[in-house]
Amino acid sequence: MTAPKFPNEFQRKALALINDLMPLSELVFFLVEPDMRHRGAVVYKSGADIEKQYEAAYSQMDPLNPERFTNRDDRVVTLDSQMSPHLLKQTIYYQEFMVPNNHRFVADMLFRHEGRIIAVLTMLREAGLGNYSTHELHLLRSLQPFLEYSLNAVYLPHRNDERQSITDHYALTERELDVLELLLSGSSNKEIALALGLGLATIKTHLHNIFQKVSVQSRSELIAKILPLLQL
Amino acid sequence: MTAPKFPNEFQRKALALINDLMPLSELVFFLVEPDMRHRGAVVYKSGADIEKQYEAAYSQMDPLNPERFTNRDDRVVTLDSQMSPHLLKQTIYYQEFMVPNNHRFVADMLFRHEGRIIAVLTMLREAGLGNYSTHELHLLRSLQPFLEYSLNAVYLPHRNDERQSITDHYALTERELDVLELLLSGSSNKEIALALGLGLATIKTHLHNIFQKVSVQSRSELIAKILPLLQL
DNA sequence: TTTCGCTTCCACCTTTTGATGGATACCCGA
DNA sequence: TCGGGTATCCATCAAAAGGTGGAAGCGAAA
Repeated sequence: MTAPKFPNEFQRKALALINDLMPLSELVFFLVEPDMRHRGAVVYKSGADIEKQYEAAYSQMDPLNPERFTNRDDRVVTLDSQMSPHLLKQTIYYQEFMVPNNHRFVADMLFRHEGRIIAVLTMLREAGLGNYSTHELHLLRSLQPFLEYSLNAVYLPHRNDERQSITDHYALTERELDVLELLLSGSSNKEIALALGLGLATIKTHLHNIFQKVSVQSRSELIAKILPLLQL
Repeated sequence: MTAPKFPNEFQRKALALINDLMPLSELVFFLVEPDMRHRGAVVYKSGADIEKQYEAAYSQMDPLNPERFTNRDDRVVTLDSQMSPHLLKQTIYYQEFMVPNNHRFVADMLFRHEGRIIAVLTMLREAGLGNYSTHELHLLRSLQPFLEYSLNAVYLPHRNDERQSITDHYALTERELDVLELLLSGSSNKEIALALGLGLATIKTHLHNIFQKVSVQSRSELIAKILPLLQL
């Protein structure tokens, strides 16, 4: 297949690539809003709940919080490059967030658009995997420009335009948009649930609400009604 | 925003990435038309004349000619995997094309869309650089899925003006088109049956056949796949 | 503080869709 | 005339989708 079946297939493909090139215990790819909030996190190799936990309580303490790199041009940053292991282990962030989740080594690949950080790919390793080698970091820094180009040139423009035009028409919530996006790509409820890390019941609820707001009886009718709106 | 400034910026970015990851003497990225002709070659590190020379006289002799890989699923192929060095050196292709251009080792990364090869990234090495190591080949095979995805999802849609009508793509019968038309408008099976004055079972049969021809699993996927083709 | 909207999930149920393996009839070309 | 494709229909079954009426947590706003 090739038409982007999932709107965030870009993220998952990118994560699959990185994961294929070096041993990692977990990967996360999220977009960064202008107000520095995270959005559309795609988690690889584990559940999506860690991301919630992070955003809720620990993002501000994160030594790799994207905000800290706003006025710089790093492509890839590691936890160790920001803080000595000795100091790190004394932080609440390390003890309450990293340790319980079995994270020891962290590297972030940063993606920018006109200077602003628009997305971050976080790579996590448990202690047993050892720290990132210079060779691995070089590989990551080589990959970054191409990933950034693809992200900017292709993925983001489409996605933003589409979401905007739909919210203009119907008052859908963020989550409903997430569901709708996947639905419009032809995904089944099960696939949507899987992609968003939610239960099947939740998807049905969201869909039901979407049907109401858009005034349609079925997913087919919804697709037939919305898709043409996006091609204007 | 970051709309592709140059039509083939994608190719050049991809070539820059590969070139950054391993020593190469030359790289070429070209698109492959349905009739297997090359198009839009982007050459890295040397002049474009080699490409013309190749297409004019030597493409048919090329052991790595994409045509030879049509019904396979190789991501990356090397010259050595197709022909023993001993035999290779006796070929006209080697003596008249490769030697004069100082090529000794060749690897091709193949990109497909729905099975068909749509692009090829050719990597060339002079003798001094040595052959591709298994590690390098693994790296290339890891990169291929992401590049293929980006190529399909991002780059190719821009040049998809050549979209034919649905019937050209998927030999649908007249009756199947009747059904499809109603389906694309969001109708349920019952409504389609009513509209065409047929039984529900008939509609199901037609739909089943359509699914097969178009290679989809559900009506939603079908709509999501066909509708965009109609609005170009 | 309370209310409200959003999000998540559940159980139970009906309807729709899709898969499978048939059958019959028609037409057309080899 | 015989085979192949098309079109129509059937029964049966499993899976997916959709409807209904809940519940609970949470954060923001009133």
